[in-house]
Amino acid sequence: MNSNAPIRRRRKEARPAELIAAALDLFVEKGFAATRLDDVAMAAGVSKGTLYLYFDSKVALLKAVVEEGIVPVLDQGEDMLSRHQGSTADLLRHMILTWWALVGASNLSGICKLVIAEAHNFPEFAGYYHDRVIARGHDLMRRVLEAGIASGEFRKIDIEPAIDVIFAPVLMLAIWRHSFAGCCGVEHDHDPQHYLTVHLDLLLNGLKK
Amino acid sequence: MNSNAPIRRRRKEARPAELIAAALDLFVEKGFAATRLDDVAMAAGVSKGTLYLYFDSKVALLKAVVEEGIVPVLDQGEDMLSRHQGSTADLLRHMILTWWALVGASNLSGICKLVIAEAHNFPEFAGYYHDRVIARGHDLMRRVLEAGIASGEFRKIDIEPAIDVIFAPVLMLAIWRHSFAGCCGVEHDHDPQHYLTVHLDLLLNGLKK
Amino acid sequence: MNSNAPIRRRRKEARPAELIAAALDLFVEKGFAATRLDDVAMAAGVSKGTLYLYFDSKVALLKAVVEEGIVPVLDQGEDMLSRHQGSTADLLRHMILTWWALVGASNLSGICKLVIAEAHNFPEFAGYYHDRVIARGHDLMRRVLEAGIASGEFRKIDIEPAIDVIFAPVLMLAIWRHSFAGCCGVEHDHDPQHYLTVHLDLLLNGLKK
Amino acid sequence: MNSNAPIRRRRKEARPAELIAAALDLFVEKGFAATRLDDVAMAAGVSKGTLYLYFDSKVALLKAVVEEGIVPVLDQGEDMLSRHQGSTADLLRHMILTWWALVGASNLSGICKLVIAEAHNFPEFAGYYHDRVIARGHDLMRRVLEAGIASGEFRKIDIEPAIDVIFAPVLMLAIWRHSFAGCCGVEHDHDPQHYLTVHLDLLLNGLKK
DNA sequence: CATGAATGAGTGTTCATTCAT
DNA sequence: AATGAATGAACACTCATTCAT
Repeated sequence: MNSNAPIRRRRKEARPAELIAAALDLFVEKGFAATRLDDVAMAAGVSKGTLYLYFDSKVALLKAVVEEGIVPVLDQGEDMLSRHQGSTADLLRHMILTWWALVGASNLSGICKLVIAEAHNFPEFAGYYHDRVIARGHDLMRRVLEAGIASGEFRKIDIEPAIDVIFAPVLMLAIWRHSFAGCCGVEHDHDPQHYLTVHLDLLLNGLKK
Repeated sequence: MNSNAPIRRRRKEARPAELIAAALDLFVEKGFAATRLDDVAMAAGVSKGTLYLYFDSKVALLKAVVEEGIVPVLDQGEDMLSRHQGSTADLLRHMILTWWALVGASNLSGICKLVIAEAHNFPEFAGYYHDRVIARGHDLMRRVLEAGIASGEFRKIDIEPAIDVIFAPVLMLAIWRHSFAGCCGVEHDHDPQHYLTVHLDLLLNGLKK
Repeated sequence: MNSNAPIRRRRKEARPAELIAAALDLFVEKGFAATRLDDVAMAAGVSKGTLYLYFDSKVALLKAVVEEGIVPVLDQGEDMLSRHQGSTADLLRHMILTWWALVGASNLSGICKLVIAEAHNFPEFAGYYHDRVIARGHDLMRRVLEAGIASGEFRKIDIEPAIDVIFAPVLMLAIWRHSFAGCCGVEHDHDPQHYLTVHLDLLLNGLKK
Repeated sequence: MNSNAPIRRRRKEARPAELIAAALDLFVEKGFAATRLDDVAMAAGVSKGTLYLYFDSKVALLKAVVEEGIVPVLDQGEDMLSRHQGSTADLLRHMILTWWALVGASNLSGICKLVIAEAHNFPEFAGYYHDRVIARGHDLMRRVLEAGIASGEFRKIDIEPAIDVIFAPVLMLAIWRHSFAGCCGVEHDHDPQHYLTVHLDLLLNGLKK
């Protein structure tokens, strides 16, 4: 970017990202409905009216949060899959750990909770998310499992339900972080790395012939 | 109950249960925030004011929904555990399938989504739920896994994280039913029985030495 | 009405009329768009929320204002027409003077301005008004003119445009009262009775053979 | 104008007129309050900020629309009156038909509706309009009627109210075009020429001794 | 016990106006 | 002169909660 550009223009280019970042934090913290646009604006240091220069509505902002936050991760996942060499068990382990590093450990993991909570109230958004995120995520997992079965590493299992069975513990860990963890007197949370290790241990053992 | 009691009295005693049932349905369908107390009252065939004769607030109603819906299931689980004879694998399978039959397959499963979505906004409620439901559920699972390891049926695994890893796919199945399933163009849902079978197959294989 | 009825109930029955009266005054004074529902509520001595107990939206309130204010006048006009005996000139004079007495001289005349100003922005409302008010008014005038021509009192004129030509000065008088009159330095207004006399004089002379 | 002047300069001089033209169209179409300055600017091909280089406020723009659109018509009317030779009936007919040709048939007629609708909310503007437009129009009509009476063509009538009585049908025709006509299911509109003919026929007959 | 009329604080969205560039 | 990003006050509509009857 041309750092000589007038400040106003640089702001203008940065604004959507700043707004999206503020929105992500607040949506994740309070949930979608309970987040006031006033607060998003204040957190981003602008007035409420400014939000509407960049996003048509509150839902449009939510969509942008997802689009900017989650979709790139799937691009990366597809890239990773196509480059992988080595055992499928390693690939599966690597994908899950990478998802955690990129999404689970960051605020983005809150989106999982968000989407689950709001899907029913915004069907159009739910459809969008399903197509752009869930379906693509499933594809990735499906290809991994197919590869493992084809190579003889994994047992022959029924792939479609297995995809969800396998990913559920990872998702729940992310969801947990944004619901109970640290909100009430809930004393301890799992250490994510350890939790994932236990999951992968059980899982890879379970997949073995 | 004395079925000769005047109808008015029986209604009076039945009221809270009717209100709770109506609230469960609507909370599960629309989410907590999006459910209007007006609608709960109308669904139960009373006026809105009547709600406040039985519940102090909307959150109190939510608490009652959980108390009446979920807590009895845990009582039953503890009972089941203490009566069980036979292999631990069978016990684990039985517990998961029973949970599904009692909770997952009913509207009660919606409470899982509800609680996750609202925990952050109602910490006091979250604490209550954690103590009364989550902790007791963990206890049950812990005793099962300890029994399996003690008897040599299961490998020695790290029990605490395993509890959540094992239950996550069941929870996610319940959550899914109340978020994406059938709300947007999402075509197919898993058949729950088959999904659980796949989960138990992977899991019990993974637990084996 | 039963004056022994509980106060709350009597209020409830009177409320819509009170709200409509307040709305009429404010709509007429400031125009529809420029009237805040807050002010209508305050003028009626209730809170804004109460408005929504009785009317679904601002436009619904406008519709009610028209329905309660104008439609009964047309009923009366139709009644008058069917009872009339004597010359058609007298009937025409009587109808115009009565319209003025009932509508023009009251706040209801402001509805004419209102409707004209807002028709384009609320086509559905405009259609409603056209059917319920304008078309019926036309019918009345048409029958008067037809009677006058049939009896030989009036010249043979083209009735449809004449209807509007004849009523226009009456309408404009009403409109004037709610736009310029007494709002700026506009010093004098016509005396309505005199104005109408002049109109009827010119008109009935113009209609004569 | 020097047509050799650089285009930029010519644009600069033309700007206010372009803005006024755009504003007239939109004010007439949507009404004053419902027209966004954004749209006026876009229709004129400039940015919203530019509007404020030429007009101090939205109301100032409205004033300019009137000033540029209506005032010249009155100049022309005064000119016509001073040149006229022939019967006063012809003069009256000519003035009304010319007004229709210049104002009624053009977009300018929308100003009549506009001014009526907004007069109460902008008293200062109403006063301005009254002085610059209405009073002058009245003067013209007054002189015509006085001439007709003086020459013995017209009966002795009370001139002041007659002025408004006579012009009302023309105004209402203009107003109608911009409120109901073609906005809802309103099927038919009068043919203006025919309507005016009927008006003049009734009127001139009514004025005759 | 039960009602339901009334409340009023709260929120998403719009838009005339300003001003740094 | 011209831009267009930013503002902030305004407003329709909602809904949990209260309380007179």
